[in-house]
Amino acid sequence: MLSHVYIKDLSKHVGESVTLKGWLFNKRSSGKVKFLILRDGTGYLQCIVFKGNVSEEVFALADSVSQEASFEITGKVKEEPRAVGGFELDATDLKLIGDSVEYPITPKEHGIEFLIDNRHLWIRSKKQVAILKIRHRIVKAIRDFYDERGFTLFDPPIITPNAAEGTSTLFEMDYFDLGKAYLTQSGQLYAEAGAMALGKVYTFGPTFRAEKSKTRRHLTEFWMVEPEMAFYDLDDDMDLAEEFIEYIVQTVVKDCRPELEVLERDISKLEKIVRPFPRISYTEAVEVLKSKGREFTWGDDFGAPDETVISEDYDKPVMIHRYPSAVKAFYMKRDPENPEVALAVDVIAPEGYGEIIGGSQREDNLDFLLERIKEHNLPQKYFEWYLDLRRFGSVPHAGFGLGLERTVTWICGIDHLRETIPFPRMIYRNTP
RNA sequence: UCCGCGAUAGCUCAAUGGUAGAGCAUUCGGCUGUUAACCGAAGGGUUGUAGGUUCGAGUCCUACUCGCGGAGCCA
Repeated sequence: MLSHVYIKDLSKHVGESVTLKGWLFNKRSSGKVKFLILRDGTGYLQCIVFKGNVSEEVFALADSVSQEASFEITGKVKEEPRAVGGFELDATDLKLIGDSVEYPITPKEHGIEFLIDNRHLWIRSKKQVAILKIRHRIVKAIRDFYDERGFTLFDPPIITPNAAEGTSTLFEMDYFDLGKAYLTQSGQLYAEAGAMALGKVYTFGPTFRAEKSKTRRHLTEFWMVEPEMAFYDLDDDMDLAEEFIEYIVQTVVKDCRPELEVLERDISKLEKIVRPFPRISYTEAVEVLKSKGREFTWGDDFGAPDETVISEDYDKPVMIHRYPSAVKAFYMKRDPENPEVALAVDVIAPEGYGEIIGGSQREDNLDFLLERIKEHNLPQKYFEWYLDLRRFGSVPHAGFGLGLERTVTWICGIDHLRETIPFPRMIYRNTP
């Protein structure tokens, strides 16, 4: 039995004397009474130290204990509507565990550069704790969603010999006598092999892009979940993506209300994220852009501002499908009814949060796939194993990738991706 | 890579070309119910770096460094 209790469990201990352990979040005092706000990772608790109730040493310690010092405190739990969290501790004893001298992050405002430099401490603050808890809940929701639907987790390699799509810039490394190797930018090709073995699989892990992107929507290292399903076509793929997003958002709404409130998220906007989502073709989206007076040529890919304009008509994610095949990856299947377009889909989150999903039905015909590889000037020898998937029992199949950090950013309603991962990796920053 | 913005106390920011200031943090004092508590006092600065204009530069000019967010690319 643990010798101390956690703040989240205090409701079971009202009237009892208990010991808690944690860090000093903030302190206020009024002469002979000290208010110590304890945080322990499960919540916040106001502890009262009255001069008359404790020894002189304890009162002196309550006076001198500084922000983020760790301590152990004992006292009686009582319900107190005036206090954060609804409970309060009437302290009888206090022990310092670890001192904290001039903690750099004060209760006032700070600039982003300073906060990122102190990311290892910044994650102790209220909003960051809320974001990281929501991220955790989303990760669990993702795994639950696929596990409950007969998918098998399938871990692809992180070190790969080639560029999966031949487009992005990758992180390069020397791989012993085998020459250059690269950090993965997607587990998808491997997931396709998994789908042929296990039917329905998903990959979930870190992904790396060496693009020199400097925006609030990009990290060089981020997490992506990629389901891949045998015998699914594009419509099945979109059905799954829609159900998936609804499940994640509604799980967070149900289980993370306190965290969403800390973040001042407009929860009513999340409650609207229920099926069905609007589905429009690329060609229809181009018409929308033109009707709003934007210059756009059929055949170009959408930029982030275009996506925002298209999505602003909806309060749900919008699914844009059938993009010009020229702007999409080599493995995407062309629409048999119109070879100019690929059976691809992007899902654009509402409120201007941009693309959170990119997916497609895959090319399952060996000859067409060989043509695409030639057109994209990709080295066929690296794809022989991938082509084997079409040589030995090829089936229609589809999948998509969902960016974890973009999803967390949207659901939390925050304005930058870097706050959604404990230690963000960006083009000009790889510390702490 | 391109475009724009910025760098002054530990932090967030002020300061017509004329003695560098405030709030928070820190230290000291006051207050028995505080909610980013409050009140009083103190310490704290080579104004990113290098050069230039000027009687005088935080302020104007040039170069550089670093940071920020936007484009492109994408999750």
